Amino acid sequence: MNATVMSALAEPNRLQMVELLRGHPLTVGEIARQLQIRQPQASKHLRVLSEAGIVESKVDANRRIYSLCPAPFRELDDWLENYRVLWEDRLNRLDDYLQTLEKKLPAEQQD
Amino acid sequence: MNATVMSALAEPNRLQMVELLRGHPLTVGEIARQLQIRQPQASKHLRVLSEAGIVESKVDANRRIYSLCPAPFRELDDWLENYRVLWEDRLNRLDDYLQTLEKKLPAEQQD
DNA sequence: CAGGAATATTCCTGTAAAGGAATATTTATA
DNA sequence: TATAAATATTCCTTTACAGGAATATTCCTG
Repeated sequence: MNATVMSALAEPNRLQMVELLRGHPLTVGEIARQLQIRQPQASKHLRVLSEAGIVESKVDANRRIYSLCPAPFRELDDWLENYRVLWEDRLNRLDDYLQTLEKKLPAEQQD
Repeated sequence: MNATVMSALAEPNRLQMVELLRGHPLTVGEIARQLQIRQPQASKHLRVLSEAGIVESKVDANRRIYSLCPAPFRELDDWLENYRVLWEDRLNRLDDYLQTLEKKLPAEQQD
């Protein structure tokens, strides 16, 4: 997994931007307005998102329309695949059981 | 989605720790050794992971055994659910198609 | 073509966080 | 009980980054 993507999403405003763009592409000004931040900050955050490959922009005359790129989300999903075993798999419970057992044994098995 | 989790995973060493712990629980010393970092730094990073709820520790006498907590990964997975449409769904192509159409129309539909 | 709108960029400042070194704390062990 | 091992914590320094303000740039419109 790419730490850059995580880093880009670690900033609350940027995370909000992503959630905002989930609906549909948006203009810088519109993003700034909805997030209640100033335009320069919005541009800067969008730059970070863009450099992380999370977002791309399309020029529309005066405006830039930003939209989400699928790739990093797919990668995140692929990465998470390796961790699904943590909550989906039954082996967890077995593991927990064995560890609990280990804790108990020394006291019960005092021969 | 929680920016704190993202923030915790944004640091390369911590991301590596998580990937390391995916295999099985580990000791602080063992983690430090495998990541080739000093013990105090390992402890500090584990603290951050712990406070983000990504990791938990079990006391074993002299040692602390760290293991992954399922919750944040599940939450991440749930969050991603909303974005799967970005690459899985056919609506994307429809959306692209409509936008392409919009671009073309002004020229073709000159009535 | 002048003015204004939309956006990006630069400079400055404050703050958070990472790493290093030293040390405190707990526990096993000789 | 003194010592060593494993870990956490503290203090210090450096660096990265976020926000503010100002400004440059591009493009539309009257």
